[in-house]
Amino acid sequence: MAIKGRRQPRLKELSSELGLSITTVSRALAGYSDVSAATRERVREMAARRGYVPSRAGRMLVSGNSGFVGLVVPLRDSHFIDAFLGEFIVGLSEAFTDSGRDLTITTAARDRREVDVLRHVVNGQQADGVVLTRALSADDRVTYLLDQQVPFVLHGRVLGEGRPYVWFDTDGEAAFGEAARMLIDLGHRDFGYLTFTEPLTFAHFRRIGLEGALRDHGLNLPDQAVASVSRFDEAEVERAADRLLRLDPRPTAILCATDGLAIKLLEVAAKRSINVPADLSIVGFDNLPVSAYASPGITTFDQSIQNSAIHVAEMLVKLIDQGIDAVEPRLVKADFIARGSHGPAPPARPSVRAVG
Amino acid sequence: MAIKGRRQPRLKELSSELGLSITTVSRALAGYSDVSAATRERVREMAARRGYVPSRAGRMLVSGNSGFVGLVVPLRDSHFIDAFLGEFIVGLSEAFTDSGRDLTITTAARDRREVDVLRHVVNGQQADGVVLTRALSADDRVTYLLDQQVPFVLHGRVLGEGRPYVWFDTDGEAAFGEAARMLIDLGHRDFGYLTFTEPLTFAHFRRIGLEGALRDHGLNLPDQAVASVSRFDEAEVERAADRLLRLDPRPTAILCATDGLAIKLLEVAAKRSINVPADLSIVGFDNLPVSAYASPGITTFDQSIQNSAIHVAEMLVKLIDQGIDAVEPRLVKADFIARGSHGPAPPARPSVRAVG
DNA sequence: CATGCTTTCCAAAACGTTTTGGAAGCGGCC
DNA sequence: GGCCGCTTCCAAAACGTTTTGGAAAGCATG
Repeated sequence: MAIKGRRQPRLKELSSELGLSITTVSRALAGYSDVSAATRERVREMAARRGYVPSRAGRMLVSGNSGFVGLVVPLRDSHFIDAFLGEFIVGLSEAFTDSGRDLTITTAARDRREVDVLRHVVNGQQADGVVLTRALSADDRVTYLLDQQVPFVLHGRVLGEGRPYVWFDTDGEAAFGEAARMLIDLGHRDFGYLTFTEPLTFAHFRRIGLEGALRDHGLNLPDQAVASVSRFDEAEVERAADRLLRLDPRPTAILCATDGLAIKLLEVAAKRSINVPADLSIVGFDNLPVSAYASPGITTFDQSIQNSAIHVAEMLVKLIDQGIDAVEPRLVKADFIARGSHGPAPPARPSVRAVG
Repeated sequence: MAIKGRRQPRLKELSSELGLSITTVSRALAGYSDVSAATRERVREMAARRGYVPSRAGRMLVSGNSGFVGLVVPLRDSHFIDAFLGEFIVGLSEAFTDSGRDLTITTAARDRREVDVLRHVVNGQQADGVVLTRALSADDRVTYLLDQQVPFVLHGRVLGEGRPYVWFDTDGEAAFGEAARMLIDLGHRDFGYLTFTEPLTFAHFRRIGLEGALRDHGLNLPDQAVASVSRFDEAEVERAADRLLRLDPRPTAILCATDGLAIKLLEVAAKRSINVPADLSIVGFDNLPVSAYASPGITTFDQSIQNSAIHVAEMLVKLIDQGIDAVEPRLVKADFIARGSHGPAPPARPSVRAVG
């Protein structure tokens, strides 16, 4: 059953009431010069009075584009990723609405992989372009959309795709490089990294940044000092955090790929009576609202989800309207937010092994 | 410029490649019995191989419904309301996708009031029904949609609308009644209420609940013990919170219409060296993630935004498919979440005025 | 008066789908 | 042979819009 209220006026009704042809009414509303000013006014007045809005379906059919922009939401699996997604969606929608487009949201599900959903959206011509989030290092969505020549903007980057594509990313590499240098200046020498498994490329770039800065100072990040989880599962994260805190020597500074991980690490440290920041410095990424309220507050980087969304939307609109040559990928800086979870390295203490 | 990739196959192409008419292909895919099993198989196989997905536009045109469900997002004005909206949107989208519909999101803006955006969506026949959030006591969106006979589900309730409409709401009245009774049992006698101005109906119902419980125990909520803000503006909220804390006698328990307000109140109390919960009990509503991390954790009510979204989506689908008689409004209970921000009333102390 | 130019309008086609109202072929029945 | 009913298919119409390719009328020019 459709919307069944008082039927909306269509061009045909307007034209018969005005004693004009459909063509003329259409062209009057579009502002073409081949309809006289007087007629144009008469048509516009009538259209406004009747609350005429062109049927999306009719337009889609003839123009070939839908006026919609699609976002395929990955299957929810964590509260924290959702926090990102929500703000991102609202930002996108705001920016797209400004450009006269609307955002449609489809979700992947247990039995529908993201790329299949995407295929459906594309083949059904439901969207003029799509936004992708959560870039994976080898991302079949990117491959598919490039093959199909569908305009898209990726939030994040993939690795090893030869063809040019449009992406927007926050420079996690620079950020974690900056964080590492700061911590080194504060006397830290033993680092740890708590992260997601690397199909998620942001985890990759943040690690690269950390490792690069360490190498520049003659330090390194041993394999066992990297703990990764495949998804935000409370128990799994706790195990990973716990493993880092049992290392010998125990890292005096642990960088976390996201604030969600940082908060969990903070909790685990508290359980083991490890004082933050006296015994352990923690740095996160994302600047979630909760990070300000944890105690101590999490030192982190802010990537302004708002801004990201607005930029991604603008880039996609430009891409759709003007083609790929008109738009450059963008890498933006994350702002360092100093809070209480980091500080000078604790005075050197002998490692258990050295003593034994 | 539309999606310009390899053109998607349409019915016409399939039919000519198969040597069948468009009608037959269409009916084969739809599973009608007037096409032979052999032909049906042949058609389906070909459609699958070519990745055929029916054009949304074509379908919309003939069927009159779009397969889309609309959500008009109010102009953002606060971080905390957004936290709600994000989770709500993701939940909605998930539930709608399950029913084969997609969610389209349009935002109101400075120059486009919500009801105007709604009018646009409805007149352009872009959606078969809409979801409304943030109910106002006299809500022109509800009036408009009822007038137009457009299916909609309201998250929240309005006051004084005579015609039946479909809503879904959390029982804030019962919740704050429960909270008040608990606090009275803990010895509290002086209550305060920090809230939003009452065009927002949830603020109304929560106050009613509080006042009702107080009245039952021979207490009341004096006018000056109610502080309200029109929107979530940091400075405005702080002023309102501060005013409550300056009252004489100072309330020993303050209920806050939302967790966002509760957290601000907690901060203001800390600044004035008022100990929570020893000197002041605070109860919020929403169970935001931050509420667990504030110290002390905010005692609050959980309304499972997830579940709300799923229910709202299901109700709307039913409303669209089966009409208004098939679906009942729903009021669900909020779960009490006890944390550290409430406790026994402090021992009675003489009021300043009584002393002076 | 014929011609050309401008202004103002419009009929028809096209987009992709579903549905309506048959039509053709075939076998069985009287 | 004529009729009926069943199975299997299809042409045409309809939905609402934009665009194409004129057409009619008015006016000035030769």
